[in-house]
Amino acid sequence: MTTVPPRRKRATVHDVAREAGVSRGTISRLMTGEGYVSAEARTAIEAAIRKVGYVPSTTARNLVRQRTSAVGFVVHEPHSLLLEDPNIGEILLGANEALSEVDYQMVCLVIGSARDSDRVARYLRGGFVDGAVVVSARAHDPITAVMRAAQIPAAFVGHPPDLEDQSWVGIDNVASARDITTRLLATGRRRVGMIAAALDRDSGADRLAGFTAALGDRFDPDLVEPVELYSYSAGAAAMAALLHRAPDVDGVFAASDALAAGALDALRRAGRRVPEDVGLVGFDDSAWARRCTPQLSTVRQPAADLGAAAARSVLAQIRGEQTSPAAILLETPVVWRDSA
Amino acid sequence: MTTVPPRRKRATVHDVAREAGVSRGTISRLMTGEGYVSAEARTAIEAAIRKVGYVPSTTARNLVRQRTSAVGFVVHEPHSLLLEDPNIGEILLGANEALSEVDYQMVCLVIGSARDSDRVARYLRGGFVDGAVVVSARAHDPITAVMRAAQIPAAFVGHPPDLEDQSWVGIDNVASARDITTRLLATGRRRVGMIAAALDRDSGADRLAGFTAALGDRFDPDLVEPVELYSYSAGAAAMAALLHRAPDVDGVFAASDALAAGALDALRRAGRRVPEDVGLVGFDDSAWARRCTPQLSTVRQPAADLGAAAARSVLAQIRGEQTSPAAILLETPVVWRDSA
DNA sequence: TGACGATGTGTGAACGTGCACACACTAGCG
DNA sequence: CGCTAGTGTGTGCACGTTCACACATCGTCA
Repeated sequence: MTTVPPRRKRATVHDVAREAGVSRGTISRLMTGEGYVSAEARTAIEAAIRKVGYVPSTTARNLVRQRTSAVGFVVHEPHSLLLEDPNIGEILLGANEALSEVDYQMVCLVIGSARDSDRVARYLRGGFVDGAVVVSARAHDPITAVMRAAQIPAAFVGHPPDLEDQSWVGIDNVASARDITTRLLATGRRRVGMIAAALDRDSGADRLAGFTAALGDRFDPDLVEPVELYSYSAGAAAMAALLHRAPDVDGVFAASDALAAGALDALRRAGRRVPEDVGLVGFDDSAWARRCTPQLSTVRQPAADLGAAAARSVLAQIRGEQTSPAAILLETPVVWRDSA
Repeated sequence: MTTVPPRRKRATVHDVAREAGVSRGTISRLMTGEGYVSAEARTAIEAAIRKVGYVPSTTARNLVRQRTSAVGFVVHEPHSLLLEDPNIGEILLGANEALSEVDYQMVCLVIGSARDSDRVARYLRGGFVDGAVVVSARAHDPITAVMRAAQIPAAFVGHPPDLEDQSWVGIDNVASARDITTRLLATGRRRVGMIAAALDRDSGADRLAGFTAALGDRFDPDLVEPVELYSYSAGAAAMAALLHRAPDVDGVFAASDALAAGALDALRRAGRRVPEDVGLVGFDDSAWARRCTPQLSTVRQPAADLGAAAARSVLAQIRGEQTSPAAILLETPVVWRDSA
């Protein structure tokens, strides 16, 4: 570590007190809005604040108050996914909105590597934030252990299997996947496959389970193509592989819109018409869905609402209103468009 | 404001001192790694830390050290753009990487509304961060004034015209736009138009200037279609408008890949082949460029490097190594693919 | 022997707030 | 006049660190 010079001297409450001819306490009462302050004192202090350019030190305030009015937003994703997954952006904005309403600051923490993980863990336990919203944690994630050990109020978006004692918000992936698959089958498809992804996460595994349930005894494991990431390129590759293995496939459920967009491209290259030859449905109702030609039939995932709900859960825990872990499931309507 | 109960009592350095039978000072020396600590003291303290579960209070440390080892990452974008623009994600990751290297924490601040703007300004001046990277600030942005007034070390990615006294990193938009337009003209196009965007920002205005310069006296203002945002849908709409006004257009420079992707879609709907009937080039070399069919010829914008360079500039200012504002321009090679 | 550097440790004073408490003044009321 | 409630203000302490300084011990060398 190189040495770092201290910052320029800031005006403190003492400077304001001297300037305005009052005591620190009166200024504190004015700033917090609690207690009595006379009109003269108020105007004198306000003038003094402007004159010396006083800004309260959040650090000092946090130290004495033992809280920060800040909530962490922890994104745990391989880099490529953060960029490809439109949900995270919306979840972030939804959480930010909910926190702003009660004047909390959202602090976004990105974990890309193991070193990032340590640093973020230190940050979370260092008292920098009062709580945290965690998105896309994986099973046995070290961050999860940190949150638990430090007893930091937290809400997860989606829940890995080892998270029974933490609050989380999510959608019913099994039911959603079952519903849209059923709807796809209703268009008369006979050989329906799936591009499954991220099977080490609840979202991935549950969507596959829902798909399997909808098909019943028509389920054929050969028609399931698993991939690692919810990405466009993975979708294209998977669709090509699926076509190669089962040329007679006439319906596909892709576990995300990005996957579906990639699959659509692969189908077009292979000369298949959508929806005439192959019916294709996605998941998320992200910008991808409307951007494709034809537009994708998909499941609407209320990403912004998920972020907001998680944030509100964290706030409730901070206030001590919510003591035991809660699970919140949001609605996921099917959006039927032109791709099936 | 509702009242908030204080957090669970944390172990302090005093608890460790009592447990290990040493003084606060020795512990401080061990934690900071400066000064002499005997082997016995070290092991005793380490055992005590584990026993009482001690985590240093970042808040207290920040208060006494007068700095936070955190740098803000300010994103000032309408919501839709944050989601559509792939550059911001890469800039963010690049900055995060550079900061992690020297153990700084990046704090991501999203400004969506005027209220957000106030809150973020309070946050920045509250001593929560030692400096800030600001992306996509607009001209006369209130945040700019705040940074200047509070003398917060800052680096901007791209520079609005009213930013002479601040450091920034960017690319030479004029030269880049000129280069790719020249390259497009070299394919023999005679009626070349442009989809211009965000003309209130330097990036937008400069790309138009470069385009104009490349065309010289062949420039026809009728072939320029200005739009508000760098978005897919804006690109599609603009291309449709351009085709309507000038059906003989045979070359188009779109000011971003997202715009180009939208334009490609509009061209396809209009029955134009790319690149046979119309040559199309974009800007950014983002994921869009490779995702399109045909893949886009474009200008490679080193987004991650921009973020890293901005972060390093902020760090240099914090350390006092860089006292006067600096402008850094990064290279932007033309990437030639199939769309022209 | 005494001075001195190297090694190791303890202590008090900040850092800039918020909060509890003590205190001062006024008006109203019996 | 004494008591109380309402209004307004000042002061000391706490929050949990880091840092400068004082001090202690030991070995070495003039």
